[in-house]
Amino acid sequence: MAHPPYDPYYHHHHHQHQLPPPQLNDKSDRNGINTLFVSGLPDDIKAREIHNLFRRRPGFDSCQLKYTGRGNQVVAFATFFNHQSALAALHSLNGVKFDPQTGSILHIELARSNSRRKRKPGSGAYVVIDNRTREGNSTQETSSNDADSKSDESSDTENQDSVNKVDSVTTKSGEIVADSDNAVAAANQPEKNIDGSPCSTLFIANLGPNCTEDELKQVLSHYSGFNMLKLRARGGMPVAFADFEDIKQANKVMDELRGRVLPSSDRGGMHIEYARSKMRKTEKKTE
DNA sequence: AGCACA
Repeated sequence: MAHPPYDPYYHHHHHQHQLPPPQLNDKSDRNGINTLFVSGLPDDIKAREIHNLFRRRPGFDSCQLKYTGRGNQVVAFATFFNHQSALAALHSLNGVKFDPQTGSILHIELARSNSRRKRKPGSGAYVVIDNRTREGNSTQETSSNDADSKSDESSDTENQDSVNKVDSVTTKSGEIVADSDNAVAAANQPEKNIDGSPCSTLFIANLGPNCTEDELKQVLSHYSGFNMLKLRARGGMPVAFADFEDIKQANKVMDELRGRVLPSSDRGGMHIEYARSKMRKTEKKTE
């Protein structure tokens, strides 16, 4: 238990034992993984819904839906252009209540291996792999595209008993936008809800204890559409809300600054996601 | 817990 008395991290893990050193087997080699493994999905999930869940995430590439063949279990894979984007999506969507009707909670982990399938231009943005036990139909793929998502999987099996409980997630236009049902559910749920709905205000966390409003403001001011910044302390660690004129501009900033390490940071890159609600107008008085 | 495609 001899520890350097100057160890700044001592107070954070002064348990009886130190953490074991990272192993060199394949299990701990996850820093290069840019694919997420998604479970906890309702069994009537559509590939299009998975795609809509991830398509607005910065760094998103493509996704696949897989019927495992064990019961009606469905899992999905979402691939990003880099590890950091995958992690960011993992952190903001893991534990989210996916279907307020059934209470399905998303469970997201890093995949065991990266997706090999590259999204070729002109090919589908998502894919279905059907391993359900049906002779002569062991593996079936369906691909689709953003602009042309007319695939309708509801005709390829007789196992479907219920297909009517997914309307709370997507609209007819295929966007994840909180419709009235979702809005009510979100308002009544203190927990995390589907946060795929874009907002022109960004929530920024994982800031160092010495991060200042000026430091952040200087970085943000390089982007067009930046409106204003508010820095708040939560239990000692600051978080920030950055407001932009436009969702597109907020998206760009999210893309560029996600994971960016500020000089003041002692804990890695910034964690950025859409704020739950748009920043209100500036008041003369601050609390 | 359940991790495919090449």
